[in-house]
Amino acid sequence: MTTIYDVARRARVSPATVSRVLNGRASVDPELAARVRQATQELEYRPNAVARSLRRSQTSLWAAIISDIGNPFFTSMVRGVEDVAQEAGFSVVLCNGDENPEKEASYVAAALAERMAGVIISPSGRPTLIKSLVEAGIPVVVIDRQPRGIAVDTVLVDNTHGAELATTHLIDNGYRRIACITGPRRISTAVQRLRGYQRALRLRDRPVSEQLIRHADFRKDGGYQAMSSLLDASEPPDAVFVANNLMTIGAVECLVDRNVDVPARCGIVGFDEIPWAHLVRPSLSTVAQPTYDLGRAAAVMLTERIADPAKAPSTVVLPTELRVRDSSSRPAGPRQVCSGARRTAEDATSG
Amino acid sequence: MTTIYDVARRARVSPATVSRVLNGRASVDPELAARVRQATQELEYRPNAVARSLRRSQTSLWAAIISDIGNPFFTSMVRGVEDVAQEAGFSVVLCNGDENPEKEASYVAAALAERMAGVIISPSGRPTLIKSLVEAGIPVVVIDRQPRGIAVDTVLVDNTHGAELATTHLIDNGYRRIACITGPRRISTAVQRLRGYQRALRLRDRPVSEQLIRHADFRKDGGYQAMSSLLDASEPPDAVFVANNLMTIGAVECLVDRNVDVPARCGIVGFDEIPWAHLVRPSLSTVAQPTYDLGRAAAVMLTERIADPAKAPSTVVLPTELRVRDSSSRPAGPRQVCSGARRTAEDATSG
DNA sequence: CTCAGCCCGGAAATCGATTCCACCACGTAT
DNA sequence: ATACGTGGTGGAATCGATTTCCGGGCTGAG
Repeated sequence: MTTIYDVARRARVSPATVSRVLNGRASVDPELAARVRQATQELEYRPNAVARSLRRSQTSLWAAIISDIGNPFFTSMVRGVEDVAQEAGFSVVLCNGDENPEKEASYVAAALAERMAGVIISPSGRPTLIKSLVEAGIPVVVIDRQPRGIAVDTVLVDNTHGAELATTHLIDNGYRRIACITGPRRISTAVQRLRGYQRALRLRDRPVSEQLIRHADFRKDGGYQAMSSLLDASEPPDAVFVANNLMTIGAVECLVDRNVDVPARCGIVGFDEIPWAHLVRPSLSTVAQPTYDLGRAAAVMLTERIADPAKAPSTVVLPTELRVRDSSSRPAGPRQVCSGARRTAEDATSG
Repeated sequence: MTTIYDVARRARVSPATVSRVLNGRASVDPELAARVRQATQELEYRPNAVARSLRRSQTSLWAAIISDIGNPFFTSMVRGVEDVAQEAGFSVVLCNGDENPEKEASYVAAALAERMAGVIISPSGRPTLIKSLVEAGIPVVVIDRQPRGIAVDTVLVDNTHGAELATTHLIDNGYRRIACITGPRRISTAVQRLRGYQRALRLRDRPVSEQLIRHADFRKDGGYQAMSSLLDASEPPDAVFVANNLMTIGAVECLVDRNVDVPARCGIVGFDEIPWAHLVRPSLSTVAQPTYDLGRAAAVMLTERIADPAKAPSTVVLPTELRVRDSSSRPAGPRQVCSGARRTAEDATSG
């Protein structure tokens, strides 16, 4: 592997000058610069980024540690992060925490050891991890999930409101026993979406029953089992609000397997958009999040934090939007479907 | 940030001894080792991976440069890569080439500059990039797509055979004008899947017409437009084989939008499995690939290549499997569907 | 009792790029 | 004409961990 010394020798200058030419940090005699550039080309010299990082004690890499790479919600978010990073001259490396605190910890350790320039993380484990990043002085932005007890830049969506919208929509469409399948108690989105569901019921004077609430794991199979257990209960629900996309898929699968007619015998609304939700029959009503913008916002915050490590941490909350489709409206009921669907279409074109 | 010298001072030993204890490379007096370990804990010392990489001139990072992070096919593959990497003590950083040769080039440059321990890549651009990795001595495994003119470890699936199966299945179900929507000409999978389609037609003495072939971009919108253009032709097809998952979604969307009844008026089979393909109505017949195993196989090859950089490059080809569902069988036609499905099940267990 | 051999720990070189510092040449001001 | 910037260049220190090399101490055999 050719080094800066090889280039220097060939261009008959010192390594210092080569470095200056390549980084454009100081002015160099045009003739020398030309010699350096030619030598660089001839030798196909590529600066060793490891050595550079060591000397500068900073890299140009960001780590995006996301909770589940199989979840389209996160992949769409990453796109937003990447686009901003590229403009700012950073490369993004993706790490798949996989909803597994151990894996997540190992990636945080890697980010720490590699002295990454910044980290965007949607934590699935303990907040200790994030604290260790902050204490090491690595700029961090938390995305999607709120960490407890740490002041750190955060980008969230309005989970409570979105869940409330979805639940209210089910109530208004005549469903009476509305269940909720939410995620693990340790994850803020699971808690907030459950809270929104409960709030909606209370505001319309409906009873809130623990029997209609299930905590699953934000995965497909978890959603399937939770739905199954709801249907097996002595008084099964006639509608369900599911707190993320993969569990919604699982719940629908369960309903299909058991020949429960959707939306006639059981309505369903899911949180998170689902790719090709409109192709599934019945098409699925969802609470959509601005995933791409979520990623962009986090990346912008990260660049700001890198520019000014001392600034006070801030939190951005982005809005959610109910997309009404077929899975949440009883065919017999009043045709609020149409007006809802039309509203959604408008939103889609305007947003 | 605490360094190895801080630890050494606190443990009253030399930095060399600290290194020896932490890496377990040489025997150290148990008492000194204990002091070192305690000092490490007390100072929360984390070795600087950058400095280590520089000295050892090797990292413990793999780059997985995949062509589209939004495609579930690739994300599932990455899981396989990660699991093997973790066992072998490597961390995987994901890079999203995004079917964009420029982005891809920038990630390859980063992998080179960072002296990554290995690269797994599904190339969307020119083979020059891969060549530059090989020439720099970085272990590389190419996955999913065959590079031209370079001897390099490769993991593929049997694209031609899968496409042939799918097309034959459509023929046997009584479809007569079968179209094909494939990908860009520069990508091997697009070419091979087209070839399989053509081969199936020839083997059953069907005419192969250029008018029924479309080259799109492996994305959803491309599939939509290609389908649209096929339907607008003077003699539209009565079935279509689509060469990847996202384009299949697009094609189905188009058929739905135009009220073309699937599978009665137009049958469809897609290449690549689609998550929740069974929930879409009609459920989609697909050619499934062992995506997870594809990733595993590539990762195993990479570890072997790292262990023995001199060994001759090899190519592994994994089998595909036709999954017959509702989108490819005319309700009126003879029920060859079942036999097809049964045959598939056998393939699955034997393969 | 002596000497070879082994083991362990420390000093110092090393990886490759950056950057501080010293130096030189040239131009301008006094 | 001399002194004093100024801008460009090279030598050498630096980043932090690893690893080679060497010396000192200990053990066992002759």
